[in-house]
Amino acid sequence: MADKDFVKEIADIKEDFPRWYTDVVLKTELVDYGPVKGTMVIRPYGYAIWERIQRELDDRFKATGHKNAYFPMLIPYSFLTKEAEHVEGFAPEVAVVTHAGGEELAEKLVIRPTSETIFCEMYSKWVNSYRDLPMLLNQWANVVRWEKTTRPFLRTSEFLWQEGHTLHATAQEAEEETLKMLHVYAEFAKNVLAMPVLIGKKSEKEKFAGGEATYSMEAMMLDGKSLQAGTTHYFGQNFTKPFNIRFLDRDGTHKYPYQTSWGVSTRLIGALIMAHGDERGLCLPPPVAPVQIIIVPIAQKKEGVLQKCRELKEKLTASGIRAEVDESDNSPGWKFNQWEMKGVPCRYELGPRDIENGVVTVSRRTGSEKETVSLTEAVDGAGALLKEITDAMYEKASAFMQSHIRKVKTLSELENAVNSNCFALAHWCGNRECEDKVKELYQASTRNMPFDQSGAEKGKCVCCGKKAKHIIYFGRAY
RNA sequence: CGAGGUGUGGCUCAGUUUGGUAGAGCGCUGCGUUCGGGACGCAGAGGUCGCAAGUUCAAGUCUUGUCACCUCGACCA
Repeated sequence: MADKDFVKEIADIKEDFPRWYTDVVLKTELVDYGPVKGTMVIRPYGYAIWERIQRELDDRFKATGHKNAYFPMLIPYSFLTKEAEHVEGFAPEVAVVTHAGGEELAEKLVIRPTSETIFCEMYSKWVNSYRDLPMLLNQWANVVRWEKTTRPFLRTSEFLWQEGHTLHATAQEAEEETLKMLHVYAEFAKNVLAMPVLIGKKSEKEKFAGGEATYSMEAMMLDGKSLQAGTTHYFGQNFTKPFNIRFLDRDGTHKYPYQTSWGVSTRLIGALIMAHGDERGLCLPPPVAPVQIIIVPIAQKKEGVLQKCRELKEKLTASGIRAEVDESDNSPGWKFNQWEMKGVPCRYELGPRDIENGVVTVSRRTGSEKETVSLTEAVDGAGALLKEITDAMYEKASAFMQSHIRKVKTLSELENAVNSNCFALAHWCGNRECEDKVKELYQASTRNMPFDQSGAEKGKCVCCGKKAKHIIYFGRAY
């Protein structure tokens, strides 16, 4: 009954979307709450999604010339203070280690909230010549940020992520890297997560503490709020100078390299849930689904049914599909609902009737109708079917986002847009005052500035009415 | 940190107004019948009612204190 109630409860998505989200996360056994406030225990089903994300991203990083490394979790406090804005930005949310080995430490250590400083410390020893550049490293790690309010995956005290840290001989090359990795993220979001994103540059207010420029991909959740799903940063020489990272260039002079960093986190899983979920629960895009096809036996105690199911699973597995047979004692109807709730993109039903006719009954998570296909087609066509589902999910999410973006010219139009669960695309003068005012009045922050800024200077600021400098998205955000 | 709310078997909660044997549904265990959209019968296990002090013959219920969690704000991937 708990599960039936749950289905009813999640049926009305707009009623209480944050609650829906949290319930789906817990009920589908992605995570459990950890014993320390704001932490989460990622359960196997949730972690399997992360592993898929990791593999897909890692392939892309390798393909763009990056290598993985690992740096320590503990960072001397003094490292953090070398860049003024950086320490100011992160000090409030770092966890500090003051005691170890039964004694008070002479120098406090912080648990990394991000690793720019410790990368820089090592880079200063590793980089001597232009031949050492570019330095293209990435690490998969956990970080800790002591946030005031938390929500599983979207904002937790500890989270898993990937952080790329690169050094380049020239500003131009570093800026290119920053944009290149942003586009890697966006392509990944589209093809792996089936999630459309808006890419662009962050405002001064929203950029990374200590950076020169921050770019982001923003995804639209089903309640019209924005989720910053990934960021890339250009640092210029802001860190390389205080950390004294220098290289001897071709012309025989010492120079400070230019730096970037970029990261995405387990938040992406939250993004998936909020971008694709529906009244039945999770809906996972096939590329990241831990189980892509669930085989549900009907009348499984009848002779030969389970055996046929297992054979089908073996054939699917052999062709690279992640398939499972649900051999549990539950009734078929229960299994249908359970696996739908867990977001499995495709279900094969196999019972005595199917076996007699040499067919499989196929049901997609994205639709409600069933179709019957031959056994051979069920195996040979599985890859294409999953691709179709991925594409359909992207198209649906994309149509949703496009229909929830409004061009606005006035504050009341902007208010109207965000109250209608839309992003507002507006002209903006570039002043912090206007940004703050919109935030205060409508709880909508600037998301990012799209790369196509044509006509930006022809408009007037949505807030103050003065000549505009930028076109920018406003929206409520997680 | 500001404003609200909640703590009772694994889960969701009732019981608190008016103190008097610790409850329900789901889940769990065993046996049997079922199985094409959340099946059913019988039997069973499981709770010092968040914690502490107090009032009382008697406290889940009243008083005081305390802790934890949730939602909404401010801060953030």
